[in-house]
Amino acid sequence: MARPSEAITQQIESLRTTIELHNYRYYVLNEPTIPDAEYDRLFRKLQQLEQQYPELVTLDSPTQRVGATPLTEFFQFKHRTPMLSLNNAFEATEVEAFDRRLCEEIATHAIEYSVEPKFDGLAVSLVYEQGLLTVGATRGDGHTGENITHNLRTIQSIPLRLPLENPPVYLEVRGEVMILKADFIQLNQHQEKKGEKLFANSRNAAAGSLRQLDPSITAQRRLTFFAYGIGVLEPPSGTLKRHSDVMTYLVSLHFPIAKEHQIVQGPVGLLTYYQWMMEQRERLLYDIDGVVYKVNNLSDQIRLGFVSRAPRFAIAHKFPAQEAVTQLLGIDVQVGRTGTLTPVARLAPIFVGGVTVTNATLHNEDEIKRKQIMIGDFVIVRRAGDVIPEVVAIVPEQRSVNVTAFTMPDYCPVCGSHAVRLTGETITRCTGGLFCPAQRKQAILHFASRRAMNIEGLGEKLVDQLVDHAIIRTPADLYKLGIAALSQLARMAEKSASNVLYAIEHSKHTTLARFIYALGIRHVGETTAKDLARYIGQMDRLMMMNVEQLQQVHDIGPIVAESIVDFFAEPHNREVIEQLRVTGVHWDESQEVLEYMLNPEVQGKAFVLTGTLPNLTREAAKTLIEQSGGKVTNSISTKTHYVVAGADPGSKYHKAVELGIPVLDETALFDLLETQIIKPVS
DNA sequence: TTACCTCGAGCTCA
DNA sequence: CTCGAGGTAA
Repeated sequence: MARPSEAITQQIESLRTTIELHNYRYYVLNEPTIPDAEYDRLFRKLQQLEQQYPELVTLDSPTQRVGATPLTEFFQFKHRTPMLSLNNAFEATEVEAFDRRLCEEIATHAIEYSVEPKFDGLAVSLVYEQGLLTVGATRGDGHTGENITHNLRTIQSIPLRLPLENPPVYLEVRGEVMILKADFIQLNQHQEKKGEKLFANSRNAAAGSLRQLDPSITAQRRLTFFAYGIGVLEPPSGTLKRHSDVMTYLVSLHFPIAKEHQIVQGPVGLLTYYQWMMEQRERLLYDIDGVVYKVNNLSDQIRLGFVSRAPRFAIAHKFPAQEAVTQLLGIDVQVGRTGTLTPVARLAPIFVGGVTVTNATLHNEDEIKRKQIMIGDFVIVRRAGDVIPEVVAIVPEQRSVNVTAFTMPDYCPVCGSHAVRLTGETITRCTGGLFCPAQRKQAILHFASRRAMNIEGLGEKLVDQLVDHAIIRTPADLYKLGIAALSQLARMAEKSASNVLYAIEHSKHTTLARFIYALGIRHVGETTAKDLARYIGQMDRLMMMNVEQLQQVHDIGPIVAESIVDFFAEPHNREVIEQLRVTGVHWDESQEVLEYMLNPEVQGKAFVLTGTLPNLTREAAKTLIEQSGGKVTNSISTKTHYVVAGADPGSKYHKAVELGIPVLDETALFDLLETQIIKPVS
């Protein structure tokens, strides 16, 4: 094979630059300057040269958007700056309150806002190192998302490299992936022709496309990207002073942004923009579910900081929830884990807010009475984005004579036990306890759940069958299951049965905290279970404690203590625990020893985490602190003993300084905990 | 709450 | 081919 000459290298480079430029003109500006045929010719020429000189192929070449090999799994990606969500406003009054609060905070009476549509797609983060796209990831929980670089690379409006001579060392661009309305219609037509399933709405189609393991499928979907912010920029820029400067900067980097982006003044500006966008909505090329307001001045943004998971300097003003009318076919009564009877509306399927709604909770008896709902009524159903569907009201004019009233049953619909509603409460409860199959099923499901005993493969359908066939009655019975009992069930042939048995066996070795949580004691969630395990250390001790003793434990008050005592007063519960231990469920009860060894500087102290630590994930830092006897809480107060701050800390950092609380970085934390990093925790 | 993807495995029919 | 479980997203 011929060695590439200098001329060839240059020709390839110039072809790439030209093609990227036309890509930009076509996909971002929507103003192609050359005919498609000419573009194709350039593209083929580049492909041909790259074929001839494979050693010159680079990842940022426009020919390399679709990587050859499908993945086998997704990998996690940790965001350097967390991807936060926004607080929502639905009413003009909320927007005004937002503005008032900010004015007070930054002591001014007129705030300049940068405003833009709120895209209805999927938030992603794009990482550019030395100007090259290296990683693209989903939002995930805000701190850690999924690495979907292979799929994001197929999106033509995302630059593979930045058009700069001297690109920043590190840049994280935040934006949204969507499918344009027209492309969505086309995609569904295409799906229909192929006899494949139709997508319910454009957001689900975009989400589905991004979750493909094989990027060649993603490449066939016309996905679009719009940028709306920057996560990290290194080195920092001195010229970016306002959010609108950031947007201009993004444009200069050839990122598409919403044309409808504007700068407005004060609350009147915000609401005028809202009205305007509402009028524009139909005409837009993409789906939106509201507008976003951000304080334009970046130093004001920093000053305002964050509240828990959302910035205080921005808010999403959502469009009114979509509503539709449908018939209430019936009201089922569901039994929850604690025996609560919840009325659930069974609705004639209705398409509203992008999905088909068939159920909606009616909360409780009073709610139904208040709204005067009768079975057979036509009702207004409302749904907004991620908000749970709701029956707003009935349509009285459409009421027929055949409607029937709903009454809360006096007996549990599942087990027939008495259902009682205590005076002053709105909730009706089944008194059957674990005699009630519905409660038993959910108790077992909870026991097996990931955060409790983590028995993989024991899902709802299997538990249904096991309880219905009276194969098991309590969680303890799980450990007495044999292959014979299992394999008589539907969808439980040899392989599945042995997998489940293996998972059950595997779960026998657990921790005290998990075990306590798994019992499903009322008011004892994961955190309380951990506290109990840490402070009490032994199951037997826990079972003997009275209300007063329990309240000595941090964060346990009279209600929780009472609930724990009640649980263990029940002979049945003691019996189940005994059986679980007999069948081999075990954990380390050496907590006392551990506690003795704990550093008193850490033992029982409250830690607050903020910012991103270099090596530890938030989860890992939390576990580490807890293992050393400390507690991790979310909000900072005078009771906080230490604040652990990483890169880009939020407002908690400033508060810590204000309150004079010691601030630790990761190294100082390790020193305090006297632990060594063995390897970065993934 | 609904919808989507993926995987393993069971079921069905030729 | 279909189902259930598990995970993700809004």
